[in-house]
Amino acid sequence: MIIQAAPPDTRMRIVLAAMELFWEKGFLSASVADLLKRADVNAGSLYHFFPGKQDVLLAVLDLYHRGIWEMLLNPVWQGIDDPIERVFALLAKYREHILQTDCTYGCPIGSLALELHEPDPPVRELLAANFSAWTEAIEQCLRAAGPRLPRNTDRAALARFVLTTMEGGVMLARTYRDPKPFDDAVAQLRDHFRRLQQQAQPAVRKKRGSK
Amino acid sequence: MIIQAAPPDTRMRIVLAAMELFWEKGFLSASVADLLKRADVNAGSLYHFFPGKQDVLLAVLDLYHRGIWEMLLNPVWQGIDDPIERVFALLAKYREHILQTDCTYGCPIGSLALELHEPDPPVRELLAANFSAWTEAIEQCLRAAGPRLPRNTDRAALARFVLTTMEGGVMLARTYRDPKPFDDAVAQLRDHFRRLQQQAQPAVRKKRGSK
DNA sequence: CAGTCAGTTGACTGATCATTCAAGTCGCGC
DNA sequence: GCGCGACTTGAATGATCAGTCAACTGACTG
Repeated sequence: MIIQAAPPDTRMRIVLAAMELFWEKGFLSASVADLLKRADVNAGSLYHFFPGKQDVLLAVLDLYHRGIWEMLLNPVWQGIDDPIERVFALLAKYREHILQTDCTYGCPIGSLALELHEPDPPVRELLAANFSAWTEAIEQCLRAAGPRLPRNTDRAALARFVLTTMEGGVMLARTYRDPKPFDDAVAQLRDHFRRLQQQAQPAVRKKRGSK
Repeated sequence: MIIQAAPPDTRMRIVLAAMELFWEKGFLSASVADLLKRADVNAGSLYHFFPGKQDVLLAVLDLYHRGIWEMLLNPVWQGIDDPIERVFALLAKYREHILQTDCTYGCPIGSLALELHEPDPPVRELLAANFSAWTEAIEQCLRAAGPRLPRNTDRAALARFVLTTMEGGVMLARTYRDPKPFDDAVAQLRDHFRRLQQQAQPAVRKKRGSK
């Protein structure tokens, strides 16, 4: 029977510190020494759990991947049922991040994807898996939207387009130190969705008179 | 009178080598030693022209900025007059790059924008200036499209959305090692443009019966 | 020819990098 | 209370990093 009130859980402390650090400074700029200090751990401990720095990155990406619902999607979608509004609620969450970081926010996955020019295959695969988990959640929304979108809409492609818009928007917002490019991108996407919905239900009065 | 047949132009050789190297490996991963070797130059020479590595980056970004018409836009738009087709011709050019690099292509500006987490102000400003030059060229196309787009279209915002789509698409194509996400994003953008054009000219027969 | 100076040479520096390792601590089964 | 293995400690290692510098070259000027 395992009682062990609060195990130090050094490994997790390392991974969480690395999560912060890689997000703040990027993988290349974050040194192992930084990481050791932030996690309050000695070099030997780190190398007891991980063969090397890159394996810490793998653990970080794995944690993002595993936690996408619990840490990101569920909180954002709490209380929002409309599947299309869920899409834009997620984008609004990123807008929040942008504002909270004075427009220095970068999507941790996207930044790593562009920072690492020749990522080892396992790293690249985990980056891709993270993108896939994100777009699959969006795709699920788009399927739930059912006939509100044109019947022949490629919902996987549209979901990926949402990610594309988010990543591109985040990149520009950060570069310009201004949320406007992000807002504009989301507004364009909104417009696109409106037109899709109009095509799906031409000349039909709104179901609900709400608003 | 300056005759000087072919000055070695060490400075330019350094900048061009850095352009290649930063694009291939990123700014952080490209070492000064790499750069010296590729440019076939000694350390002293490099530091004679540039105070430091970052100043080489500034020169590279400046060269991209100055050369955007001559090196990118003019070649791509040669023989294409339709302003909206010019937008998609530029995107097609990026698709070519993606294919030619086995889906490892990254926009040099976008990659740097996400790689450098705390860029010195002059670097960030040059990155932004590069984006602005790109979007202003697109905006010019959109203005040239005149009444083919709805009158109240925010052409600057739409131009930025084109950049957003390109950058996001390139990021996903590279991460998935597959051009499809890029193609899908461009297809979505096409669709969006089609709808804008339909709104601008509702129920008007095509001017030309071509095709 | 003497003087000047932009440009070159390449060995060198000190900082920082990721990683290693021998020696230790601790809890637990026996 | 002994032994064992999981985990910790932190100094040490060698590689690599960006950047420095004193000596040198050669074209030009006066």
